[in-house]
Amino acid sequence: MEYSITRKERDCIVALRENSGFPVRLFNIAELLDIKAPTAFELIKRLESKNIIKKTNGVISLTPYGNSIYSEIIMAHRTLELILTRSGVNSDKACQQIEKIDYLMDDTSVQKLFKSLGQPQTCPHGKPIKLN
Amino acid sequence: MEYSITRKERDCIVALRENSGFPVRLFNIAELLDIKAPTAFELIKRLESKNIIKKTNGVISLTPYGNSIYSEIIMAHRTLELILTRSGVNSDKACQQIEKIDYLMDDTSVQKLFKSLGQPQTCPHGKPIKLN
DNA sequence: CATGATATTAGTATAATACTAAAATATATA
DNA sequence: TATATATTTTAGTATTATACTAATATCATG
Repeated sequence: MEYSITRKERDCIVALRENSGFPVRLFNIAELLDIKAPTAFELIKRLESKNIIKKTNGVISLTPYGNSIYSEIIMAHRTLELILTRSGVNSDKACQQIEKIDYLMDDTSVQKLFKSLGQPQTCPHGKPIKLN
Repeated sequence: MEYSITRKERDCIVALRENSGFPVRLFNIAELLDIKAPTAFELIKRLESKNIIKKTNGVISLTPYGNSIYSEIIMAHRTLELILTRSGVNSDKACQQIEKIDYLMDDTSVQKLFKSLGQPQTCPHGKPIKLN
């Protein structure tokens, strides 16, 4: 898929998808990411120009491209998380650690990693690893 | 050890240590990192102010603190590299992939990872994993 | 001491992050 | 509908990391 995003962009993508239970607006993102509205505005503008999110009547959502990026991030996240927790790293710690790097991983490598783990169905929290 | 560095700082630390066969000066770093002298100058200034490197008559070297950071980076690098290559990722690819994240890893997690791999003596390239 | 090598300063630029204050726009309610 | 409230956007500023060119300074050596 070949994407290149920043840490805050990653957090925004994840927040959007993990709060899809309600219509997410700019001020929600500001709250969720703990930043002020103008900062959120900038971030959103950047993600829009990259075609990762779109705004419809002020409601922000991931584009198909954005969703595919989310899937890769979360696949990387859970795969790595599993490796760390299996090694004895506490799961909160693992999560904290992994969110610093999950969006930097190459998908091909993650896929191989995933296969070598025996294609587990769930991560340590019980959430499905494979999405889409 | 708790360090926080940037990607270019990481590259500089690694380059310094991996070219310790000769006295490394500013212009060597510029060459090694493929940046112009003034950019190298800035980078070096920053690393000096963080107490990671020191300059003695124009010759740049890692401080003890810098060396300890290098050890953690390389420990993380080789451990992760081993995990990737064992999963079937080509070793050049693995290296490329891992240098994007090795300096972001928490040492405690890396230690656990390392132990769970059976404390291997060498990485895929045959270099020792444990330093110091 | 002059020349060439090396380092430094000055000035500029960009991207990502972040803020405050103010203005504009939308929405809701009296 | 008018006003109040909520939300978004603009304008202006700041910081950190990265990077450059051009110019100047410093150092070492022949």
